[in-house]
Amino acid sequence: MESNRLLFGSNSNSMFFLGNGDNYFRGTRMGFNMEEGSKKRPFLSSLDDMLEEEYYDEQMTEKKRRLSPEQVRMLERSFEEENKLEPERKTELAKKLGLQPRQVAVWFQNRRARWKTKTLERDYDRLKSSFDVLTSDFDSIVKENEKLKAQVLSLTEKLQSKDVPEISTIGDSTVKEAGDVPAPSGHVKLEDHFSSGSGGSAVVDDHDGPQLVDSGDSYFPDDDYPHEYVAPMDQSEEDDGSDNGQNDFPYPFATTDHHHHHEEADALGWWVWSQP
DNA sequence: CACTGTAGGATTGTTACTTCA
DNA sequence: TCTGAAGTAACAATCCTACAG
Repeated sequence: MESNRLLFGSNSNSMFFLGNGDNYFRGTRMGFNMEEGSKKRPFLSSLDDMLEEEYYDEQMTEKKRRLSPEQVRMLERSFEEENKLEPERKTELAKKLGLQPRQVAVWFQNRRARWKTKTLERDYDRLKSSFDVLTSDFDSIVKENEKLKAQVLSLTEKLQSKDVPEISTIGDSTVKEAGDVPAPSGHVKLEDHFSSGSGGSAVVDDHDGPQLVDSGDSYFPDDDYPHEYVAPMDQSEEDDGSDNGQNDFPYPFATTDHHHHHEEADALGWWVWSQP
């Protein structure tokens, strides 16, 4: 145990510790010139120092610098309880372990620093894998979106090339929600299920790729309509009025982002969601 | 046996906070 | 009450050596 005290007070070249316990003053604070000492800090005390401190014996080797497993175990246990060290606890631990309070403080300091590093690494890994998942989700949804757009286009062309008698007129509200585009007269009109309540929305299954779950769902643009996919409003999504349902860029997370964000929150813990 | 990367104890400089004259 | 100096603790960065591979 005593061997752990090699550096403390034993090396006049290295550091000055005045006072007892952890109530020490570092040389710099006392106005001592530490330059010389810090340029070359001998890791171990000289033989003379060791003799002087009564630390030397036949078995004294440099190995003894490390804390013993038992000391580390107790320190770890203490750290688990509380990673900050109050003065009383420090003194008590030091006494129990046969260490200088300063050593205990340094140990806790290093332990905190290294714990923090580990935590940061873990957080990085988690964020990275979440990011990768989102990226791949995004890519597959974009692909599906392209596919669906092509499908819509070809179906529209088919419909327009046929001589289909006009069906019933869609309600105004439906048309508005689907993009606020009035159906020009003389064009084919189909019932729009997108925003007609419970049965309506096109559902994207983000596991097996987006699919139109309801076979009756369809969307078609007419000639006056920009040939961009307009994401239907999800039932659960509130329309704040800022978006008329038209997007220059089809946002592929329209029906899935809630789900993903919450998953992320679970995966990332409080950090993401506690951000203002 | 030399070399290299890593772990861990220790040091140094800085900052924030508290105390006291 | 305000203020500046000094004491103290925490932290980041770094040093330095032991040790394993």
